[in-house]
Amino acid sequence: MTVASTSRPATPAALYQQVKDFVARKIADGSWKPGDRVPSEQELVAEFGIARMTVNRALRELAGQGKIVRVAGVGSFVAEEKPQSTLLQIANIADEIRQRGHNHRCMLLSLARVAAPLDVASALDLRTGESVFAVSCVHFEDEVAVQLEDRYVNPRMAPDFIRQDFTRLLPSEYLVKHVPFDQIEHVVDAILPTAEQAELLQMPATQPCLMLTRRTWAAGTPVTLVRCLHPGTRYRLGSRFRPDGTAPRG
Amino acid sequence: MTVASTSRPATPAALYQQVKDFVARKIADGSWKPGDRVPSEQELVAEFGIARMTVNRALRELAGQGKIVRVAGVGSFVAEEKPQSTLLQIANIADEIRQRGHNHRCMLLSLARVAAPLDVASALDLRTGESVFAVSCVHFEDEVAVQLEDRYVNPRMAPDFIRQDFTRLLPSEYLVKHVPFDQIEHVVDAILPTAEQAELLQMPATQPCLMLTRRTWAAGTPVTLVRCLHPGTRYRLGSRFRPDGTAPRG
DNA sequence: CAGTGGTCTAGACCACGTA
DNA sequence: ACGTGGTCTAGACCACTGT
Repeated sequence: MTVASTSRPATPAALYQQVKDFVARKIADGSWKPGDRVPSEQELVAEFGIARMTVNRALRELAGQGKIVRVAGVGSFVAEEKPQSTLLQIANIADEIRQRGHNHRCMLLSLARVAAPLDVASALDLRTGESVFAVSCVHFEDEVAVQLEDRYVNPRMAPDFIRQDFTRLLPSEYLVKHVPFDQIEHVVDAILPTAEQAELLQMPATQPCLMLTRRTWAAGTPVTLVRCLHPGTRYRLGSRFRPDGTAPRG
Repeated sequence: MTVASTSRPATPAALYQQVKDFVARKIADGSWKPGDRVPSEQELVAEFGIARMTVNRALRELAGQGKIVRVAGVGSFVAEEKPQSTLLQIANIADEIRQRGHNHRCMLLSLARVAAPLDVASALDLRTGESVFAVSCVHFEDEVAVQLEDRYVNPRMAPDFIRQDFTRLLPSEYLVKHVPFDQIEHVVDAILPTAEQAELLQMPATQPCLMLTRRTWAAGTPVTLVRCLHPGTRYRLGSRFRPDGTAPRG
């Protein structure tokens, strides 16, 4: 009854995948912090009782995702950079602002269960009028508005979403923690804000905005649709990477 | 004399890398077209005289980049999708337009060797005033302007750039073919166009534009800086991917 | 059935940095 | 000298697909 028919496959995960998950989880839950040493290949070989080539593949792929950094002759270490660096590095605007040494504040505008409008239903693979969670908030960087966030959440994927206290935890933080996505889509537009949007962002309605529309999936099912509106003069999106999947920072 | 001190390393490329390059080049230069069968692992083992694990790694990484699609029990095939799909899928606006079934035309505005302005010199890691190639053009989709391209090219990386006939080959096409990059950076802004830009794009100067700034590197040296200005109402940027480096299309 | 890719093993040699 | 990661080998077993 819960999620789709994505039941556990009969075959257990590949060994290299188990090692990947093991290390990735240690990093995700904070057991191993940036800069910490990751067990060497030999140590993981002993721990899992498998061949070094298998461990090597796991760590090599983690390095490709930028989760760890490997130095020949020295060891492997949890990456300092933000793990999302592969693409538009906007997973968490709060962290991003704090990393710049600035103060972040989120003003909650609304949180409700609403009937999905056509575009939202379509984006989340629901029927029109089916109920979805909707949350709106404004993000401030040192008390300057930098993002107006309009988010819709698929209740089937995050039934407890609406019961959260979003004055303590951001919507995105809750979702990343409880419904980790495995696929993401970004669309970027340049638009003029509506009068209402301009007022919320404390900007003139004649100045352009960057609108980032993001959708995420977990196990093939849409989780959330979020539209982030940024004043063009106060925000830009960026990414740097290598086409071959190697870590960007070099 | 030629390029920087990036001389060829004493050690030849890894074997799996040679296989990757071999296959990637066949695809890039059109020898193998989308849907074509790629040699099986066994065939490549025989061809290169190396172990299957080595070939396997090469093909597995190519699949991760989305260049090929592998089907267990059947074989490997050149991917149908655009290979750049990992990120902002704008490597070649001409192809993109043609894929939509529309007509593409490029109007060359200027092509010259100029002294690098401060921002360009900084972006390309050159000294201010050092000479760079500069090219400007407008791209049309069914005779509607969709992109104003302002490009600067590092002469050290592409000394013959300025001698090309850009009425037959696009600047980006020449660079992709002759100076394949291995690192790329994108920055996206929302701005209002200048009067001149608005006129070139046949749009009102009060409407917002999406500006995509792209830098590419080859072997750690900057190759090109290009600023692409798009009318906000006629263009958007998008990307879809999986954080684990797997192919996006699923 | 034979061919394919997916995975795994138990060794091996190398270049590198630290001690 | 030692431990690290980077690469490579020559086998192996499996699940799957096509004939």
